[in-house]
Amino acid sequence: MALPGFRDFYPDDCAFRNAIFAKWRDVAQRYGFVEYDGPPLEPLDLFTKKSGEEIVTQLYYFKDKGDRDVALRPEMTPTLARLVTARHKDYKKPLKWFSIPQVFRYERQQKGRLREHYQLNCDIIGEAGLEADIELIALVIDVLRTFGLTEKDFVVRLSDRVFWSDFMERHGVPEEQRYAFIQAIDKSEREPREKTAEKLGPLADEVFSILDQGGASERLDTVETGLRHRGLHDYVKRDFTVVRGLAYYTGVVFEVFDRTGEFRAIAGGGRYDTLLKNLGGVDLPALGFGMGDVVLGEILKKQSKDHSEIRTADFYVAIADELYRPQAMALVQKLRDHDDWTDYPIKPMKLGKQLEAATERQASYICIVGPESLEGKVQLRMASYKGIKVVPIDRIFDYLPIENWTSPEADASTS
RNA sequence: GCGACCGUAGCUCAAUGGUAGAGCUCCAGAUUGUGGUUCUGGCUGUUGCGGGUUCGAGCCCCGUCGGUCGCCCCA
Repeated sequence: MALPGFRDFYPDDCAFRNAIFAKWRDVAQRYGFVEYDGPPLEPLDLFTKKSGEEIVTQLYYFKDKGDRDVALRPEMTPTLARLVTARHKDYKKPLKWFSIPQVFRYERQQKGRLREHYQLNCDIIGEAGLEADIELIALVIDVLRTFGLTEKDFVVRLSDRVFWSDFMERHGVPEEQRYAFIQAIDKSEREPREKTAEKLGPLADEVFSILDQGGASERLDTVETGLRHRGLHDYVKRDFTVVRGLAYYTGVVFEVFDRTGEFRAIAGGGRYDTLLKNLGGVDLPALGFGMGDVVLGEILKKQSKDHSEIRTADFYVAIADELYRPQAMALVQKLRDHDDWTDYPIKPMKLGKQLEAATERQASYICIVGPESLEGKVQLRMASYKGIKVVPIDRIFDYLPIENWTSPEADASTS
């Protein structure tokens, strides 16, 4: 039994997961992002520095044998910040980097939320212009499109942190109340209006008007125009309730949701221009998003969009009689050297069982090694009964693919 | 950390408080000409765990540990 909130991956699960990873990599690379990675275990203070001491309650942390306080990474950004800070001079700007870390959090699990998951992280570092925001949002859209999801399935809700900080500035909201103000907006969707109104005070009416009817943001105008040029405009919707709980976002922010509202957020991200510097690192503008495998997987499963491909066997080498096992094993080795996936009975089995095993592995071809192997020949047949032929083992590949056989049935009697 | 519901074979599920079962899977054998059938047989349970009530608990009560879904939190 796996620990609470942790998953075992049986072959089918692993194939499903790997299919997600493959598509993540494929799209990120298509956008010119390069992959990096870091350690799953980090010094505890790498995370408390960014998020404060209270985060410790949600971390897997412990003392290692050297009495160091360490934690399983709950997110990738601090690690990314360290890597970039140390060697950013080695790379031309902007950096477009992605990673697929397994990240951990210590909390009660619930739907779409376990204690570990894999998270695609894509970040652009060293570019302050909005073209970077457009590029990043286009990427998150294309990742989901690659899984066969459309604008009918999901929506990217766009917002602008600067819009709200300008708003608070203009209305004289004191510095110490601003975080609570943002939090109230963040929760406004899930709470009754009266409760939110109470938190917002005299500004409530104006805020609700903005939430309902939208507001002016040149940034979002530019981003939306840029997405329109790419033909991706139908995937986004301006929504000022999206502010992202975190304090460090500084510009355009976004969250991706499925249209049914049945699931948690699929992805989220935004611009965090001051974060690297605040972590004690290099002063570079940056933005990024994260997308986990759990919610995405739930949605794909619900839509029966299983992209996993379990590779099936190329050859199954059956042994008609144990007498011929040496010849069979020579053939197995030859096929494997030829880069074909080849399986065979690892212990003596009746021929019927062997053919059954070949069927189960969905082998494309079956070789039956029998008496003719003493003359260097083997029965070669297609798994689907379409043909059978006795061929010289040293020229076996000349007879493939089997579809080239002119009259396979006619050859069936050849021996 | 809080609340609600749920824990029976590997899986899906039965079993008035009265001897724990079925189907599927898996394994073995038979048969099918060298395949997808069909038979036959077999395996696995301290009914999550620990207490309590009772002549007797899978069933009722308490606790605990898991699971699911919410709350809190959200990287």
